[in-house]
Amino acid sequence: MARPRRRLLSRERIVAAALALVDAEGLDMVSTRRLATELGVSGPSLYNHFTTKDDLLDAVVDTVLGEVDTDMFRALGAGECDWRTALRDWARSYRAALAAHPNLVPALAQGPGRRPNALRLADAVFGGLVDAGWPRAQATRVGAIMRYFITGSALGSFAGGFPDDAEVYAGEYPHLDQAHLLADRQREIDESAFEAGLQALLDGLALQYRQAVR
Amino acid sequence: MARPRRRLLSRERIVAAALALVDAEGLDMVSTRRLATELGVSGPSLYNHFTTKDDLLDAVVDTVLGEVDTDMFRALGAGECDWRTALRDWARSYRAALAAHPNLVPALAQGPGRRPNALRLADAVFGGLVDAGWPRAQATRVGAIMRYFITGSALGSFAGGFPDDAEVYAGEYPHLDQAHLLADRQREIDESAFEAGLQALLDGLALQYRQAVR
DNA sequence: ACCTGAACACCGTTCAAGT
DNA sequence: ACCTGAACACCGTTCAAGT
Repeated sequence: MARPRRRLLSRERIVAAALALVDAEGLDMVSTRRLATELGVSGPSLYNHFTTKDDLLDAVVDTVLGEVDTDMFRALGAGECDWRTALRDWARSYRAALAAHPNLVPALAQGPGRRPNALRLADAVFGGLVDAGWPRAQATRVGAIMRYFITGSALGSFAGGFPDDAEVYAGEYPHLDQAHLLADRQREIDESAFEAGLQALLDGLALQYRQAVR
Repeated sequence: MARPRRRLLSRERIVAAALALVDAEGLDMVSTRRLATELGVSGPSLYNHFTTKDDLLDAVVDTVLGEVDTDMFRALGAGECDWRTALRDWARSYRAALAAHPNLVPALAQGPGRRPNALRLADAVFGGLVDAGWPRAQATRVGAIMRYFITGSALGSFAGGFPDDAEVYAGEYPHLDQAHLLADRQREIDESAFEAGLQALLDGLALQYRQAVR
């Protein structure tokens, strides 16, 4: 027993298995012991690669953030597109990355910390906005605003949160008499709300931009 | 032993103790056993009042949502204010309620479920917007958009998420050379980002409203 | 009806022991 | 260096037993 001749684990392999487990069974089902079993290894082995379970989940989150595209901010810096377009495309890419792993989102809501990809996103957005003429203080706010909206939209479906049982609303909540139908159209409603909200946000920010640079 | 002559617990007392514990030590520190100890009672006693720990946390969340003011939508229905004002005041009240219990926010992100106060909020907002002339489908979206933004802004500070150690950014993230200063001004930055985002959102939604009702 | 202690099947993490 | 089993101090929840 003890140690085999070939390395059994790596950070990458552990992260991939953890993400698969989160997606398949939810964040609650990720225990170090369960994950180790999934990897064909004993529980404490993971501690050779991560100092704590939180450290491991941090790495999982950063892997997902790695899927977010930030190239549009390079194009923005090169004057090949405007800040609205860049921000819109980035927001969609960000949301798509989070929406691909809905069970992970609660673990995602803690600021960038020291996660490389989280910092990469913040750096790209802030740099892009400043390049486009936003004053630094406002660029910081715009970055925050976008993160609020995007993580909020990923974190828990709006439509899916309503019970599909009409009894729940009867009498008590007069305006919600159609709410039990929301669950069935969840994806469509969340998607269109995200797009409408993104549009509204960019329109509103454009007004603030005109104030700022005039 | 066994049972004392007078009732030791009630749902209200348990919820209050749980919320105090969340605020004081974080969501992770709320275990049924720890909470029971805090209440001077043995662990399993809680199960006479809540079916599961999740059920208990649901009640805690609903209590916090109970602090959110929705009276502005009555004023809106009575024609005493416009939808922008109502939505703005409601958003501030909502955020204030969440910001008062930052440690709880991760537990908050699951849609209304069957929580009475969550449904009360959804009902008031949707009803108010429809009264103000928003088409039903769009009113649903506006409700979702506001929830995205507000929960996103409560959920994890933006500014506070950046390490205050300048070393983290040096070289790697050129645009973040001032980011280590964010943590100190966390409250101010999050607050002003919320206000700027709310303003942008309402400005953008006003454009959509004019499209919808013209 | 409401509280208790004992019990079951789990956790995250540490650590000495193995190769 | 990297994996193991044993161990520690916890969990959430069930249940028979008490009043």
